[in-house]
Amino acid sequence: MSKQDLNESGRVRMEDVAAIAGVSPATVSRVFSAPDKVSEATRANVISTANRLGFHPNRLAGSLRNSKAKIVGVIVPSLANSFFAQTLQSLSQSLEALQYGVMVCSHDYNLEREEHLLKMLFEWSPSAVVVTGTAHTRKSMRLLLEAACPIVEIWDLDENPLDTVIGFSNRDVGVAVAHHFWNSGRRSLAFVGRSLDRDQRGAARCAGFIDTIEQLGGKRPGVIALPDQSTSAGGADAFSSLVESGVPIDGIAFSNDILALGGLFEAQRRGIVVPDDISVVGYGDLDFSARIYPALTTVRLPQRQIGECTADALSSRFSGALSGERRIDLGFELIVRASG
Amino acid sequence: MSKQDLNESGRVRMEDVAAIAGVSPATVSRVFSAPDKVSEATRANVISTANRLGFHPNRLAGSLRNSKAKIVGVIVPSLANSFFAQTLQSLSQSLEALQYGVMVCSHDYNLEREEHLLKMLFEWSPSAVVVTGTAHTRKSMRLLLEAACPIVEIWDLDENPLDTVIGFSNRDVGVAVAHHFWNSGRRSLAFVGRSLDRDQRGAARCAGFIDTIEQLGGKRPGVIALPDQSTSAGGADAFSSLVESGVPIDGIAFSNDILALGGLFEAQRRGIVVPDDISVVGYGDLDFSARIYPALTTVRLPQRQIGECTADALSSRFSGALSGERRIDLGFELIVRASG
DNA sequence: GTGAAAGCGCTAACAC
DNA sequence: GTGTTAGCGCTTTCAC
Repeated sequence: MSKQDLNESGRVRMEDVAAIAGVSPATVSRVFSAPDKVSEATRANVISTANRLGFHPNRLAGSLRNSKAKIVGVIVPSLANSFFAQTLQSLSQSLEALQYGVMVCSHDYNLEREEHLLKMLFEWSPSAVVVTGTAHTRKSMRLLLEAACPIVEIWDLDENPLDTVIGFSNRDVGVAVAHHFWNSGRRSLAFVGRSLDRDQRGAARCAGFIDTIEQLGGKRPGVIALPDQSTSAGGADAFSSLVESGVPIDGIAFSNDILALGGLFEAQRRGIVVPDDISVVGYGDLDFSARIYPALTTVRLPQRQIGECTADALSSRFSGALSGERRIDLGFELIVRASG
Repeated sequence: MSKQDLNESGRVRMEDVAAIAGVSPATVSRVFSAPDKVSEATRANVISTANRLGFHPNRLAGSLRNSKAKIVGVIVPSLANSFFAQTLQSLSQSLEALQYGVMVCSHDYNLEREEHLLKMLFEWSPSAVVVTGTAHTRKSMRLLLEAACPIVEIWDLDENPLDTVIGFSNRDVGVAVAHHFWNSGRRSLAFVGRSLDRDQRGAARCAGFIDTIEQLGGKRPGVIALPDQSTSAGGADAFSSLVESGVPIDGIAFSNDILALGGLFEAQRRGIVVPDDISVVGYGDLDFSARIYPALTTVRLPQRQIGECTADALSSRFSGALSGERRIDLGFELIVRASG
């Protein structure tokens, strides 16, 4: 028997399986979504006919009926950013195991675009939506609050949770780095990051850094805001302009390790010794950070844990748990190496 | 009027918009999917009521009806790999503009898993499926061939296309690197990559490299296959074992820049001069590759173009084009710098 | 240019 | 434990 004999469309439906197995469509449905409500024998029979016919359930139909699709929408600022990519990787792997499809999109650090993406995602009746950060436009906020599914905000927890928030405090990273410089006697500091309205988490780190130094009685650190994506070229340029500004500097906090790497290269090129002349700290503990010379002092982030923890939280929400932790702090770790 | 007055479910449906706008549901549908079949006045009226009520179409319903969802499924080996991440970023941005949702999954370099992912994706009746590479299991091949939608294979084009293939020849990268070493007088060579059954594209580069050297009459290069993900630690270890093997080496082709970076660090640590003692070539032209010392000779890849080109190809397929190019070679570029 | 009606494939009440 | 029935919200002929 070929598939074409079953019905007009080429697709094998539950009805076809049911007809051939000699049961009702409802029974076939139960075999797949509530197997224990079906007798051993029937189940085996149905499963074997289904396999024989090459049956695959049409998830659109089931989802429409349930007013809910086994889809989790995820919005990240950029897929090309290795931090979010790792979180996404662990999140999607965990969700696959639960049979959820992951619909991803990136807003390219533009919160207005987040709004459109949210609207689009909600049109699919997702089972949950995961967004990056706690900063949203007013309209996004409204969409998120009115959503008919769990919402998880990841990678930052400086604000009150809308629903569930999983990450660490970016502000506290800035605070920790500030204390580190201060304790090692550095007093003339600077922060190098992306244009701050384009990177809220970077801005939070920067604010934590500056506020802490001022509270400790230090001179307010200078800030260099790079226009583009973080590249080592940007880090090198920032380093140069800091050195050439005339203001003596003895410590630079880079908003990530790529930038810091560029700074280190530029220091080497100029014969400036790190950390003797200038102390350098990064963020992210990238692959190369431990191996460059001098080895980079940096902040290690719970990238993969954020993904796994989000999947766990969603999993328990899906299976009925009404609450659970609403604010999960996964922390971070200052890794002190040779550079500062 | 509140949304709750419209119907039992809290959701605003076309029917609700139709009732309030004083037209039939069919007209509302046409306003959204075939606006020119509706009179100017009716259209304006419907759109304003839709906005007023906060109507958003339920894509599950529309997709079910059409037996096709505006979803493109994408399978990559890993989301955390910056090469694929960039392709994915450009692909998803282009598809978003066309109002397609992107469902991503990764098989973690395990082709058996690709099979499961394909099955899962097809259950959503996607408009297209994009897979990475041209190596697939027999069953995956079957699924792909029988698919009711366009299939695009990306990032490699060494095999005959199943449907459409967009990328460059990984084998030719190996060939180009081999010629580069040969022309600069290097005769004692080695290739460092991941375990080859875990990385088909790396294996293709390796094969191209080795075959070319042998054809040129050179000694068959040694191969070091690393077990894990590519890390600079792995590159450093490989470099060490090559140097300690007793066989003199004057050129190493690393399967990517991260590995090469590790090799360069290890050379520096051991006082081996690159490229005088050993010449080093990478793959990928990562951000830092131009800025490390010595600047890395490497291969620049069309990461973003692959994504954009795939979106373009799909876009024309969606709008009815039956064929078009079936094999799109985006090429690559050997970037010669100081390291080799 | 617009409406009426059928149905995409599945699932959850509800009967038996 | 299994079948019957109705309907999720949209689109799309086919009439008018």
